[in-house]
Amino acid sequence: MGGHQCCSKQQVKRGLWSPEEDEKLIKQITTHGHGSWSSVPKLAGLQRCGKSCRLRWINYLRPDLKKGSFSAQEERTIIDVHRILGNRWAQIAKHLPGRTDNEVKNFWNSSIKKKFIAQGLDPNTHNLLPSCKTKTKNNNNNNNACIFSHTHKKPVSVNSHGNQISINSDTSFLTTIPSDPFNVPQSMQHISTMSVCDQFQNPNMLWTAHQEQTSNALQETTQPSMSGSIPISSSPLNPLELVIINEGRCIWDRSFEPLRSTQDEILMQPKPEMGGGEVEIEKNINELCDGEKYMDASFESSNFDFGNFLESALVPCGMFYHLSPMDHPAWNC
DNA sequence: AAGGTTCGCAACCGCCTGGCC
DNA sequence: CGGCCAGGCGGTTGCGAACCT
Repeated sequence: MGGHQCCSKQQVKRGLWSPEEDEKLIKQITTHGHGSWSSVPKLAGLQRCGKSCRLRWINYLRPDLKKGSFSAQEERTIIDVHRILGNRWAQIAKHLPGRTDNEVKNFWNSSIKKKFIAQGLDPNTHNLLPSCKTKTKNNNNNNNACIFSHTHKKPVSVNSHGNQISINSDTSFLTTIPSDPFNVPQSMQHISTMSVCDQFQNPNMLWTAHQEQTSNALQETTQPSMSGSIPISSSPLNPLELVIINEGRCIWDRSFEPLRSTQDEILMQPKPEMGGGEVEIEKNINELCDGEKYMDASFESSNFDFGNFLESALVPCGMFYHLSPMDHPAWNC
């Protein structure tokens, strides 16, 4: 084993930390700070390597850590952000105050991942597993899935060729929408009391566009509020992979790349493999941002650093997004 | 009750990156 | 510019607890 420099120089203890060791480490860091981690063990009187001390402090002893199991909202946030960023646990953990990357990773591997698989979803891509796709292939060719998963209380408006849909919910949800959301599938038209807009407003509705679907079948797809199931799915065909996540942050996934950003809008372009076209994202800051300023994005269309963009540009409050998908065959309204 | 299995989580390992000399 | 080093990160392991037979 190669071993870290600070660990190879001396005989170090490994394995679980004793309460006495914890106490020494806490005392050292709370009184003197950690400074150089490699010097911490010596100063604290510990037979540990600096790296081990750092890990113990960050993952377990830090006073600002949140103890206890993950809440449903935290779980949703993890799923949302993971879908965008993949296994970048440290980045994901930044969206969960008091949680560590290790904790998020363990939770993902021990809990969420299994739920994905149980629901026939690939935990890496969040798409249906191939075996499940073939099941629905024959009865659903309008599988333009779109997740609007948001937990903040701000309204979101999706404008599609002049038709505006308001979405306002406080739970994350999965929506599998037909390619034309204003041309409701025949199987759904019996819901006379529910307008298209209402259906979009229902955060717990799982939309599917199976032509043969009966009323009862549709009912069954409606997720009970705050249920334990994971409301997730995705489709690479979706032209509007917009995800609103916790704390009013808004991110979109790697199926897009930015073209330009102005004071009032960000022009996003689905990548060629997504079918191209343009999606205009207009920002209306004054109306719904509670006075918070939007940190404008600064990027170039080439060599785009998505992670950096997330950190630098998408920190604002709950924003009002106005999406105008243009010339995209999958959103042909 | 005992042995085997599974599960969850703390900790380790190894690689990468960036700063410094 | 290259080597050294520390910090950071994601993948993996190992162990104790919980569960099952």
